[in-house]
Amino acid sequence: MSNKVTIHVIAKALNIDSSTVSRALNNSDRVTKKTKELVLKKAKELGYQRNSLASNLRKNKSYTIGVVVPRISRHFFSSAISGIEEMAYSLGYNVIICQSLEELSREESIINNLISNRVDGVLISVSMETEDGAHLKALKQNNVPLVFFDRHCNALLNTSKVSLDDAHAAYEATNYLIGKGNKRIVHFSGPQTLNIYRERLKGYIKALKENNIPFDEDLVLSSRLMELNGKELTKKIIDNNIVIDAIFSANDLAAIGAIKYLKSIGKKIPDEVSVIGFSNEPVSEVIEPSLTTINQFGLKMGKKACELLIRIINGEALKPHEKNEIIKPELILRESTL
Amino acid sequence: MSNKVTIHVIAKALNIDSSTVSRALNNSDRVTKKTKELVLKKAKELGYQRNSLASNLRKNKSYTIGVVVPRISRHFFSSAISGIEEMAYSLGYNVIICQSLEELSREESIINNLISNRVDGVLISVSMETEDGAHLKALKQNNVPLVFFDRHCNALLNTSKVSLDDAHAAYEATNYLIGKGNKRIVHFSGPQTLNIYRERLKGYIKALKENNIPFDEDLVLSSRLMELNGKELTKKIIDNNIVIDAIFSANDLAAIGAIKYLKSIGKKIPDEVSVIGFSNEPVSEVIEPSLTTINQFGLKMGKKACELLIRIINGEALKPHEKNEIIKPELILRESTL
DNA sequence: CTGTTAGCGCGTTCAT
DNA sequence: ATGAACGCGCTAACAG
Repeated sequence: MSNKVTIHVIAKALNIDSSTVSRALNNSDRVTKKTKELVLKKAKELGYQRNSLASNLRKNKSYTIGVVVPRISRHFFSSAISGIEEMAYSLGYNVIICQSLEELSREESIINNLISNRVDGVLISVSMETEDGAHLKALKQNNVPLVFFDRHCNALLNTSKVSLDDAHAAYEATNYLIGKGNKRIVHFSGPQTLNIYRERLKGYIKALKENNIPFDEDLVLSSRLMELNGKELTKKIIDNNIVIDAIFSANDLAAIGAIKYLKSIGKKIPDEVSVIGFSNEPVSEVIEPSLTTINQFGLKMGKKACELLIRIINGEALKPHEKNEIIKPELILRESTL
Repeated sequence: MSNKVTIHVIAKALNIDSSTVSRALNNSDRVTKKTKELVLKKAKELGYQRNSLASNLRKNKSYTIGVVVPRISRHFFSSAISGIEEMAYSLGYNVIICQSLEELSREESIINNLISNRVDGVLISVSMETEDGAHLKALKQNNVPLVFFDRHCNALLNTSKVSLDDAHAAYEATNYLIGKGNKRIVHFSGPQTLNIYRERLKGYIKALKENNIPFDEDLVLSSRLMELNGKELTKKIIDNNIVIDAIFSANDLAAIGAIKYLKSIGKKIPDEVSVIGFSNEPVSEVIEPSLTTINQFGLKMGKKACELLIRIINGEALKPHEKNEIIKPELILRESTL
């Protein structure tokens, strides 16, 4: 390191004690205005930069929160992070971003790393492989507050969460397809360990029931919802001569895969098969016909989750309803002609 | 804090010295296998979590790099960060993400904060307001390595950069429009303090010259390239009865604004006015007709920049050509029928 | 191979 | 209002 300008250096230069400098720099009311000014002036002159590492070590607080998401490049997550960062920044916190890449092992090592770095709290949207959340309990053991957003972990009941009303959104999406005259609707679902996919499945089933369409569990296909999964599942349906009218995918990637495969074998969309991809973000405009939401829920959820976390960090007791924040999505059902 | 399990605690429990514990935990070769095992076992048993703050303070190294981008929610930047994070993680570094929101004042305070946090290096894509980069010189003064990606700062000449061949891409884009028979082509440009917008303008001019189309500087309109700017500039063109065949926008947002405005007044695109939006990412598929790049340049640039930075951090001397990495874009010119 | 000692830079008691 | 001294948790230097 280079900048050896510590509080001691500026103390010596001013012939005062370093503790006075410390107090002055922290705007303590036990220091004369004059010395404060002197210190600040000298500090600027020497190019002093506080060493937060040392300060944080001493105070046992890092003013840093850890954020764990499956993949930062997904638009939903990047906008959530954007909201988190904005809120955190305005409250004087730094943010460490980590991607689990949907792998539990990575998530585990990330959590340990965050604990080592003494983050003051953690925001997480768990990976598809996460189930019992044993690694998350380590946070509790170390008194590191935790808030889930979007994807929860069932095992940790008493943890605060911020989420979307997925069941309702899925219900509306399915209703939309039914309204278009579709009856045999395939549902691409994700790991049932994740709340979001369970909820979306619920909404799908509810819509079918209300429209007196028999629920056929063979039409629910679970996968990791990557584009490739969408392709393969669709191929399987076609190859097995299963007759379907539409696909309701629990995310946009798998829907895109389905559309691409269907087009590649000459099917007309939505004339022969309707496809809807559930997505929190307008990114799904690329699919056809697509379901998308009006507002930037990622941003909203990020802000909300971060605010909640910092309130917990500050020792505020949350009211029960605040521990389970659910955001109502407004949906747009749009026909794309891509 | 809670988890008071330090190396001293486990040292006492084992009746050995804390320095031995430290060595064991760091897998030093100056410790018996037996004691290592004993220490590791005890550590796990007591739920020890290393305090990186203390370790980093002692070592004067944080294993953290700071990343500053205008906006994380832009697809280009989120994928760049994705690449950065991936590379950093694999090399044992953490990443602190910060958004300048295109504001110089925010960028300044971010840089100071990063210095305070003793990051080992900084990756930055500067804001639209950044010019002389005085705040970045503070990094140099503190021996904090710096690498630019995408958007440079002219004032800092000897700093490593990773960028796209913007001039070439813009040249091809303009050529594409000319090939379609367009002659009076408006160029939406950004602040000329930024290399990327200067380069894109260069490419535009070069294409005109090669095709013997006179360069009319009134057709170059500078703005901050937000969607609103695109709308307003287009409105101004129309309102002033300026005849144009096409618009080549230096980014996708302004292009979208232009398209929306043109459609709102009943113009046919691209029949009456062609619009192309320059973008590093396939996100521009939403515009029509659009120019987009095949590969994920954000990811590539992020990885490359991060790798470079960490090599500098490790004291490697870069060869001159490595200090100015330019990635050749492969372009797709695609007609969208949105 | 292990123990002893001495800080890293800062904030917080005590004093005065 | 200021100074002296200690310690946050860890690691590096030097013994032995």
